[in-house]
Amino acid sequence: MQERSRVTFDALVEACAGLLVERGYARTTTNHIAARAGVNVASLYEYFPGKDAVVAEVAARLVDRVLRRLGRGAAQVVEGGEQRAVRRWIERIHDTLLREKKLVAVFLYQFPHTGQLDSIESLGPRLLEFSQEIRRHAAGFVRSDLSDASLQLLINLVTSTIMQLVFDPPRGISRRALLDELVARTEEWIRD
Amino acid sequence: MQERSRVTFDALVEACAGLLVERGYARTTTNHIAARAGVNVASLYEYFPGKDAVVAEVAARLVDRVLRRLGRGAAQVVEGGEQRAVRRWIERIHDTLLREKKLVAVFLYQFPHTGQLDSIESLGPRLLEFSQEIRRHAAGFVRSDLSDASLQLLINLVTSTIMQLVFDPPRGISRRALLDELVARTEEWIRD
Amino acid sequence: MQERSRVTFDALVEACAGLLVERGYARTTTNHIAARAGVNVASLYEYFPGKDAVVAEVAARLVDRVLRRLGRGAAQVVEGGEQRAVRRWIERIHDTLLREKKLVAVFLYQFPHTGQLDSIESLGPRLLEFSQEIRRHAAGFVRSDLSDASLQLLINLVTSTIMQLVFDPPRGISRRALLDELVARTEEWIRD
Amino acid sequence: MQERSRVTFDALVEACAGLLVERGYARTTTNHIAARAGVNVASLYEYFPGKDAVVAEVAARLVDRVLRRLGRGAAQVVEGGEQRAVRRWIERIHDTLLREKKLVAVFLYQFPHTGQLDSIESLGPRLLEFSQEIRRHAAGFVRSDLSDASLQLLINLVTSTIMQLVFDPPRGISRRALLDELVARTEEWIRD
DNA sequence: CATGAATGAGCGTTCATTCAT
DNA sequence: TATGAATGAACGCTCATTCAT
Repeated sequence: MQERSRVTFDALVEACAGLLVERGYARTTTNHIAARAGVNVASLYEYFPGKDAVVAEVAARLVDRVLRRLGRGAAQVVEGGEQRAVRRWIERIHDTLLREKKLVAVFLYQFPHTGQLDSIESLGPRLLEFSQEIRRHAAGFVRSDLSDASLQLLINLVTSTIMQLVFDPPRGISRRALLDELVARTEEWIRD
Repeated sequence: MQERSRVTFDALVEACAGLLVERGYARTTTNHIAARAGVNVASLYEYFPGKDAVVAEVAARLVDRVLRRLGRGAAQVVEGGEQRAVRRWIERIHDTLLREKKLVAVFLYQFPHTGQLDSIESLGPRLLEFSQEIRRHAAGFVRSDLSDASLQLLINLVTSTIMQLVFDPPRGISRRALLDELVARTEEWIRD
Repeated sequence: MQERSRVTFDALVEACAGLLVERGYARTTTNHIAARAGVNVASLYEYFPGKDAVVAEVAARLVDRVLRRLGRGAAQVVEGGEQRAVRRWIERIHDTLLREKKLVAVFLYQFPHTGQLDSIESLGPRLLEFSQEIRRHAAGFVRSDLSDASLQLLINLVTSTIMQLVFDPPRGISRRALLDELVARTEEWIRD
Repeated sequence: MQERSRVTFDALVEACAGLLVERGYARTTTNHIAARAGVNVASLYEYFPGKDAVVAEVAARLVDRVLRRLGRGAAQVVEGGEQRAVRRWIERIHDTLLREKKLVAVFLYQFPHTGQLDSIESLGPRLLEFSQEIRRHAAGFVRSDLSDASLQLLINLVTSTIMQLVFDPPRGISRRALLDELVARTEEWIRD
């Protein structure tokens, strides 16, 4: 039954996601995953070639979720008019990340094989493409001579600051101040 | 003998550092470390409570080295006058990171326990303090109203872009262009 | 349908034979066999009590083939007259084995349960019976007082030497020399 | 302590030999071996790179024992004079093999990797060298023109018949008759 | 202090076999 | 009769850690 398969497959992926969050990558084992999914280890190997394949599926779904949520946000940002668009956009990214904080941290800081998780790897480039698209559609309030390099830099500024706010909020400076400053800087950056 | 202790201790830390670079965190075992240090595993446990303590010491020394090197650079930047100071400073950070690329990558991408390495954690705050100090000593060519939040943002921009250049150079944009843009942005940022 | 049954049964046996040759006994799994036969694993268990039963059927067919081929050869040897009969006979055995070399090797060197494959076990006795029959029909050029023990010894000599030539040709001595010597010895042995 | 090592090492090898005899190669596991040796599995891996290395050591010791026993026998055969020398020699081989019957069978019929057990592989060639040496030292009662090929054939006859007697005694013919015939044939073969 | 030796606990993976449908 | 899905029971192996000396 295809139904039964789907259920088992999903159970495995979700069990894995949960364990990654609770125990971290290194201490998440195939036996744990299968046990929490309520199936035998061997079933895991029916659906995945090995442990990292399950983890990869978790990553793929995570990336999907994040991009989809950001996609919806982008539409609203552009449609919603210039007014506070940047602020809305940045806060949308911030909230999206905050929601998946623990899981994102696993792939950012724990998954040991650099260059082996296509979906995660693709996030950076996708973000750039994304921004380029926004730039094109937002000709009204974005300066026309914004180069790719400059855009990439801006993305770095935004993402790294959001990451800092999400994963390691600085002690000496208030969240609010940092976010406000980030918004201000970004508006200045993109505006003519 | 305190002397012999010191020697053994150092040998262990250096063996560990070498193995982390060569084999990665997961494949570096206590037996490897001890063997390369020329002592017995049990001796490792005389000096350290466990594997991760050795790794933590490696991390601490790495952070020390990086900060020391940046400290020396900062002095030169300030003393050397305004001329191209920002460029020199940014390239110094870039080169420092590049030199330790492999080891930094271990702590960035392989060490499995987020939030358990004090020295690594302290890098962010230390970098901010550092920059605040520079700001004070460089009153001449740094705008006087540069807030802490703004400074933190600038650090984020600089470090995240350098990290990208070192660990994951973007395909669509040239290194040069990105560095040039970074320098230009930073000068604009700090200048009145 | 008996017809469909037969087809499936044969497909399983042939798939198994192929896999044994290609992957060896240990790496041939029931799932492989079923997959290559184009049926489900569970079907395999409809026709056979377990993995080794399939293997046993492969063995039985192999023995059958070998004996049938030798039978045809024996007739020709006897009918063809004395001239070089021994040489023709020995080379027929040699070629028959060579043709099935890989599969024979599986049962000789890989099948793990000694004394559990009736068909293979029966080969020895069958060979003796065979030779006794030849002896009866070849009264003309075989000495009349050739005892069973002597015949068994001769079979041992011939088969072990052929096995050596097929599976483990000696390095110091040429194939030709060994075969020639074997033929000469055999002729001397059976002739008055 | 080197003493402790030796003891553990030997215990492992002996445990392995016992299990091979009792359970066969495939069902002898590293955990079994270690358990019977009274040590932890991990200790097995201190002394051997893996399961097959233990098995290889068992094989090496077996071959050693067999060759040593045959060596002692050869001396007696040659020194003891021509009288019944062949019979003594053949019975010596027969008895030696009989003593290790089960273990020999494991390596002959169960060990799955052809061409991976140097010691076992060397047995054939060693036997030929052995016989060549005997031929040289026994000029008195061995025909001078016995070629290497002929000698190899004789070895095949003797070993295969002894193997048959040890592992698969034929039903229609008495042991005695077969042995007598073998001795007679061999004497005829080597004598002028 | 130092070491050779040992080990507990677990890991990822495999496969012959059996259900539920 | 046939199958998709599931599983029990192991297996070979690793490694951080600890004794006994």
